[in-house]
Amino acid sequence: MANSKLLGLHVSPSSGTPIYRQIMDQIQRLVASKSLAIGDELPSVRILAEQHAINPMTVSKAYSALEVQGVLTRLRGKGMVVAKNKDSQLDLSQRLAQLDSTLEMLSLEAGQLNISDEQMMSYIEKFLKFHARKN
Amino acid sequence: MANSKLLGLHVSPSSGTPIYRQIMDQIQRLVASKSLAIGDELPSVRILAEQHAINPMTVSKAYSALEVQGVLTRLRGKGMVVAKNKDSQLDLSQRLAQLDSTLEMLSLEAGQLNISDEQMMSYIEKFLKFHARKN
DNA sequence: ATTACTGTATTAATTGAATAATACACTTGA
DNA sequence: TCAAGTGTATTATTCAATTAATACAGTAAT
Repeated sequence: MANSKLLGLHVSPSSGTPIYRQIMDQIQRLVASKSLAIGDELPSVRILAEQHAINPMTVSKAYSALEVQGVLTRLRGKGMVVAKNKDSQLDLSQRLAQLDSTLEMLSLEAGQLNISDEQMMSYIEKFLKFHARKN
Repeated sequence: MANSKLLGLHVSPSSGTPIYRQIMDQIQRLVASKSLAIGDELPSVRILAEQHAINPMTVSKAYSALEVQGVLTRLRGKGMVVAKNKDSQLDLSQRLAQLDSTLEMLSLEAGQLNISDEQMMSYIEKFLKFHARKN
């Protein structure tokens, strides 16, 4: 379609987590934060596949699963749009909770590396300052 | 063997990352932080496999790879011990750097969830306070 | 010597994920 | 009407990871 936002997805085939899951998770987050609003069109499976050098069917698998979850709606012959479903839009506390699994991982790693919470906090601060994004 | 520390490894078959890699990564961290000292014995492949309901060959694959990397040494007929190799022992700044890939992931997720650095920092603080470990 | 441990080599089978190449039904603008 | 665009079903193939069931050579204590 003509109008579809640049999603800026990060897809890494060697990352361990399946590609279709990476796509699902990231689109879900963009919808949760309303970076993708209800009705917004998504890039076609072929476009997205070419952008990330992956197979269109892999993108389709992600889109289909998101449709089952009620996050996307399929418009036959047109494409996928963000579903009219406010359950997919999360408030701040719900979105923060989505960081938990990664924080569990971070905490496990730090523990095994014998890094204290204080040392970790100050390092994260430095890290974020260096990898600054625009808020 | 009789003497082998409880490693407290966290193995999740459904985690996406291969089981043998999960084991490798965690043992490498324990050695880096000297939680496992040079000469320390590791649990036998059969014991570790039973503890986590996985296959002994999967553990063996992790051990072999760590031997190739110089982290472990195989004592034939006895078992695996931490190799006499100070390169595996990392100072604090090197250990902190090992958190980078998980921090990249955290930062990506937060960005897509439209969570600011400040909001994330204060949430992490709460999270760590709640999931307190002993430092 | 026997027993009970080590790690590992081997072979076979299974599973999940991804790719590739078509094909089809649908929509829409020219 | 036609051409170009949607997502998807289908079939076959490839690949990595894991499991399973043995088997073997080495060590060490009884």
